[in-house]
Amino acid sequence: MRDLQAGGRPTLETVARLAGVSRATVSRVVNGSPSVTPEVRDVVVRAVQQLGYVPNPAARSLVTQRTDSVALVVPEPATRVFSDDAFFSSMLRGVGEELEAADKQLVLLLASTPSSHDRIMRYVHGRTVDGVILASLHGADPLPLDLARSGIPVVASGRPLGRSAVPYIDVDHAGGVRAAVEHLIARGRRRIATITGPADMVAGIERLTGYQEALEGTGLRSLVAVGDFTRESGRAAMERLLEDDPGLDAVFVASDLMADGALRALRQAGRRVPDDVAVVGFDDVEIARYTEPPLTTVRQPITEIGRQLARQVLRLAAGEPVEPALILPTELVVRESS
Amino acid sequence: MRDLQAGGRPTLETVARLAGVSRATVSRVVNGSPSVTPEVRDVVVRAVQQLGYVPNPAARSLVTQRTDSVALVVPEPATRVFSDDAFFSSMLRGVGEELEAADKQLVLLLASTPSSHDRIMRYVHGRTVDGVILASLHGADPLPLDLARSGIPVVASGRPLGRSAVPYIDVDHAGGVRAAVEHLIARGRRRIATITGPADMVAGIERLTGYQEALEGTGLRSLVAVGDFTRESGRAAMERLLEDDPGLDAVFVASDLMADGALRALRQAGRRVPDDVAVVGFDDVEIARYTEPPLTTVRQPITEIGRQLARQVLRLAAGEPVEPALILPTELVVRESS
DNA sequence: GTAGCGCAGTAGAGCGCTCTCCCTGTGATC
DNA sequence: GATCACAGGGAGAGCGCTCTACTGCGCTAC
Repeated sequence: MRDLQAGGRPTLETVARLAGVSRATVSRVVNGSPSVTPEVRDVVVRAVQQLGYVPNPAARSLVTQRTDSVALVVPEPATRVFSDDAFFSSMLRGVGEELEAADKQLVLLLASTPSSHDRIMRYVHGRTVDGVILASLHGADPLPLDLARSGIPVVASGRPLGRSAVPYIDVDHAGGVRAAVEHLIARGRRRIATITGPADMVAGIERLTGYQEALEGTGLRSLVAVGDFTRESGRAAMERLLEDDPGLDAVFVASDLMADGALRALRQAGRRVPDDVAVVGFDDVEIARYTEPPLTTVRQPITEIGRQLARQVLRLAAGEPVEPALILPTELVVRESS
Repeated sequence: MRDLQAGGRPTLETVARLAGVSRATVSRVVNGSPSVTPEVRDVVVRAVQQLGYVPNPAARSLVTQRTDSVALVVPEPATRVFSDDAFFSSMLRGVGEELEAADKQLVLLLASTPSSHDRIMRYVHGRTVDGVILASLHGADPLPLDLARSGIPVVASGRPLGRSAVPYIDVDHAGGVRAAVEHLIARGRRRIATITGPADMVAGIERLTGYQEALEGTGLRSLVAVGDFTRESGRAAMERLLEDDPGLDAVFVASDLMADGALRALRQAGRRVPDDVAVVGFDDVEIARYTEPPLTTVRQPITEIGRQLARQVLRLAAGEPVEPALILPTELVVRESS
């Protein structure tokens, strides 16, 4: 095996010479064109194996104008995104699975600094990727609009705020929250507070909306504290809520991580869960099964979101149409905290 | 602005015509060659901006034989890696930061299925990336050896088992664990057990070694239960330990996540921490500050590991030599569980 | 027998860039 | 004023691949 013949890696040319055919024929075989006789195909395949030939993707991209790779843009400060919130990890897994199945590569663009916007736009403009998946946008982010304008296929995770017509995948936040709050009401809770996510993120806004909708017409008062999806903010928000209304008997928390913080604050304040205060979270990440007590929560199919994101962006890249919005269902998982 | 002139994106040629110079000169300007007069440079820069020109990376790669991207290979079953273990997230952040600073791209290769090995080798062989970072290897993994043989720059996170001469970044596992166990002894603990990681991972092996070294010569008996770095395995291992030796008064747990599980098992068994049993973990991920009680643990500089991995692989890709092993220090963080 | 046709295979252009070579113009030197 | 050195810029090859012609060949049909 002369894996490394003089001059480095084998090219189409090398294979063609060894197989005694033309470059084009080798190309056909490599790309699975049907119009090659089995005998010729065999000869070529053997030559490919003997030389350890692997096509040069740069050369291929240059002519096909495809790169067979997709970028996942994570625009949040990485510190926040990758704390031990399992959300992104799960989504990443879904995206990865689906791309692997389609033999596409995943390029990770972590946008940690303000200058990252330009870097990402430059990158995307260079057509280094066939499409872009946008994760977890904040309200003011100009990225979806800018990307859409640049003409590259884009799919967003969660409805982008502002008026950009970027297709997105999201879950039925409000519906899930309504189910959660109705569940609390059904259990006889009457003073139901909420801890929300940030007001500039769709997940924050819509979960608050769901809460308000569920209370509407019930005569129950709403009580809101704002968090930022971190555990610590959940703890602090819970303390504020207890101060505002010591008599509250339930709280819907807009993420499991914040709910974990809230449970801690409740314990510290001497409240028993669920006896004194019932708690419901949102996400159903692993931690929800391990809080004390295990957390009732609204499950969203995170890995499935990732899969759908990948599927949609590949569809767009292939020139096929996609629905402007795909809303996945949520499901209330009742454990012991409510 | 005719961003989209006929035929699509502007090329070097387009810019050259607009600026009234040759392609070569534009290339010089774009790549920052010093041998261009300021006037010419200005004209070219203006033309570049006017057209919104971005170099085609495929064309560039084709001739330079570089891709300005680095692969991060994650060979573990994704399910495990991306549970809510914050380790990979933190490492990823470090890698990302360092690559961003060097203007390199990060390609994520998630090896979830057995067939992934071939896929990764093919990918790497195609020279789609300038270097490879290997994360969290299991013992039997042939990847480091195969990659090293293929001639591509490789750096591993953690010493690879088996006899491959792949340079790696690791932390002083044994030293950290010794410090932890000595701390327990200094606090008067006498029946110190351990919960280890899997026996086919370096982190598992070396942390166990550190534990054994620390007990050596003290006359204290060792008591070992094996986990797999998941929370659940920590819980189960703790239960086994309590059964084996109900009188144990301390346990060193080889990861924070497992320690969280162990704390739960202790609580369930009615043991007070640290009064009855002291617990020390390893990693110092976020969860360690939020366990009940907050966890004493051995901190490893995870983000720094990521940074160093990136730095080393870039150095190798640039043809510079690197140390065969870089061992980062660990540090005992004493909180309330010991 | 020859025109027609389809299929397997070849030739060669060209994707957008870099980089080596070479040419030209300027200024210094004698 | 002729010669030389040197720096800035241009011409053009070529990176490895795909894909559109086009060629040659065997078959059928008239």
